[in-house]
Amino acid sequence: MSEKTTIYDIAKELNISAATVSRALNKNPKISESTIKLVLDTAEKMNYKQNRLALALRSGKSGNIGVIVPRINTNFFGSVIRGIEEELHPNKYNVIICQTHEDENREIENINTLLDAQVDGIMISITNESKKNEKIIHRVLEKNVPLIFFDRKKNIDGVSSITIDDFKAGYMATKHLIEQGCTKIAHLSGDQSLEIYENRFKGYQKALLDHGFPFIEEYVIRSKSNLEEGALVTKTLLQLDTPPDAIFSASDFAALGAIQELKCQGYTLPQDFCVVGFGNEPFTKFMELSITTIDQSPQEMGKMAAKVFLEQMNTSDNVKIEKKIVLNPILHIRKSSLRNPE
Amino acid sequence: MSEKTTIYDIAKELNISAATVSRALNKNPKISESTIKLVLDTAEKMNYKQNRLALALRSGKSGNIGVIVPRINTNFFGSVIRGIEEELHPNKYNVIICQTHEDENREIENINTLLDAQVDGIMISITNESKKNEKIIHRVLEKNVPLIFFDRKKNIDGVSSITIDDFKAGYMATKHLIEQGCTKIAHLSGDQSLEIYENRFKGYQKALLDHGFPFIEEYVIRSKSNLEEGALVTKTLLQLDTPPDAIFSASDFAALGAIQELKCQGYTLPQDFCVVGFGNEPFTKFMELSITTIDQSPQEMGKMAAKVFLEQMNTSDNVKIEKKIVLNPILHIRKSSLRNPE
DNA sequence: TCGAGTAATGCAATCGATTACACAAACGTA
DNA sequence: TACGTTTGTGTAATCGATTGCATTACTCGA
Repeated sequence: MSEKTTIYDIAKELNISAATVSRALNKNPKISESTIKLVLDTAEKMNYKQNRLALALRSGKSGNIGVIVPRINTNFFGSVIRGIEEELHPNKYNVIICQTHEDENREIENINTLLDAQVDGIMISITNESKKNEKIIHRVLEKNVPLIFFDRKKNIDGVSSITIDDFKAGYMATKHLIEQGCTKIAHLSGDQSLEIYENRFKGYQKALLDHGFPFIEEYVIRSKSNLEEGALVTKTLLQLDTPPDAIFSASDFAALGAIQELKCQGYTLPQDFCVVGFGNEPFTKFMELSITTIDQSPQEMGKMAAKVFLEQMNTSDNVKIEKKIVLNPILHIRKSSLRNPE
Repeated sequence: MSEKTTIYDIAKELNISAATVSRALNKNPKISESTIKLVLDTAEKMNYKQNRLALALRSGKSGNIGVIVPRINTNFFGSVIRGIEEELHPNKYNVIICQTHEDENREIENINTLLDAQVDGIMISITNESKKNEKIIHRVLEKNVPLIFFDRKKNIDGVSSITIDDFKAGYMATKHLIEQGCTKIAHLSGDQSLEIYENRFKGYQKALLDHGFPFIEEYVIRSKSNLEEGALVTKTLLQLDTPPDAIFSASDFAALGAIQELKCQGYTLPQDFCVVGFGNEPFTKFMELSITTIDQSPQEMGKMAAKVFLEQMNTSDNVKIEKKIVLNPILHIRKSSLRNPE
């Protein structure tokens, strides 16, 4: 009943060799039409399913790819994974997901687990750019396992990455605030060691410069990207001698914290103060005071990552494809920063 | 360089047989202490890693388990998966995730994919209880692949499930609204074919009955669990001759839609109207008008599911474990329904 | 000194599919 | 008729680890 049909069973049934069955199933042109048809029909009848483990052992390819993210239960990463899956499932790859919880050690563990599991590729959004994970990442490359960074990447030669143009995003957000008449724009940034935050910051800086605004050191604060820290940091900003009149936050969560703190202190948004977030998390749209934010097209990002992977897989092993894909950020202007709706 | 060390390499190096190496690596008591030590040291030195694909083929166990959910990018399912992972990774299982997008055909495809991939178990939150997936589910059982339902289950003998007490949850939510002084409580329900929605509805009904309120047919509306539908359905409710003064929604998303519609129509919450949602999605807490909701302990749910699976795996094949675990719902009372904060 | 017993290890089959190579039959051609 | 070609299949090795069944080399007791 629960016995699985193998090609040997089919071979025995038809009194031919297993090799012929295998070739017939793969529609090898060396096999006669009639035999192919016979085998396919019999396979169907006997409810044959290819044993992918056997195939995996022989080919050295497991048919699985690993995806490593800081956490899975946020809209951004959930959507990226969704994009990856949608592209990969039709191509018969399964997706194994690992979470680092922003812990470097866990990241290393995860990579090891995936290598052990013989994945055919790894897509990762790294926790940070410390040296710690350098060694293991090079192990991946040495093993010739395709590696693809998305969103949070490391700059390594020969490795593909899919990111958004964080510099441009920072620029857009800041420019938008300037256009709304804000003159003292603060910036909530994240982990300094991550390129994405650096680029958002640089875009912010450049926009100020281009529009003739001074860059004020104390208007830039680095913190964790969550609600509590966002609120805390905002409190600090408001205590400055010359408090800002706008915030560009590199995270929606921190932006939300900022807004809550601002309201708490009696500010009216967007009249007194404008806020722009980052990430287009669902809640930014749901809020009564909807939050202006940058969309990172996460699902698209996942799809692109998968496509790059597939391209690599369809290329001979000694050719390494290096693609650095940069997606365009999209600014969604909402109530938290829109002073002049026409 | 990228060549992998096998037990044969170790055997050759030490001039012993591969069988001995294998046994030594598994610390077989028949192998002398000295040989074991020698093999382990050499394995370490040669950077040996067990090829799990070979093991998989021989044992018929892939070391992967499949998780099927409607979608991954919501807090609830994301958290369940997180729970599953945390429990399973230390036990050397990898998690393969599939999404159905509420599509029965895709659900069937996903199960097939997972069976093809030779997963050691399947955890699933089904899309609905139609007959359509009956056949494939029985195929899973025939193949002796452990199957575990979570949240959205089917009642099948011999199959374990982890759910929350939806009846109790419905009862709690409704009772809470009654205690806040609401007298005309409507209920937004979901897909009738899903037990979870039926139970929430029954809990609602029982609470009304127990507190001497009439059950009014037209106060119960079934719709999809999203913002747009929630708003739409609320509009309908408000057009009734005797509109309700409270809504218990079986979904946070629909509850949010309802609240937006209510505000649109000039209602003040919670004074004029109370709303309770379901699921404790993060935004319910973030909102300025935070939403009262039911927490389903998703992470815990995932952990329990994984534990049941592990228990099954540690039991002989001909013993089937059937566990029906029911978690307690937790009511989080927030602004959208709290009229009398003491 | 012989035989039983035991400890340590080797041999070879197995899991299921693929594939290089071998080979037979059929056909065509000189 | 004999030989080269083509077509279609079969044989056996391979992927790497595990394990039932030998087999070897001891030890020990009678």
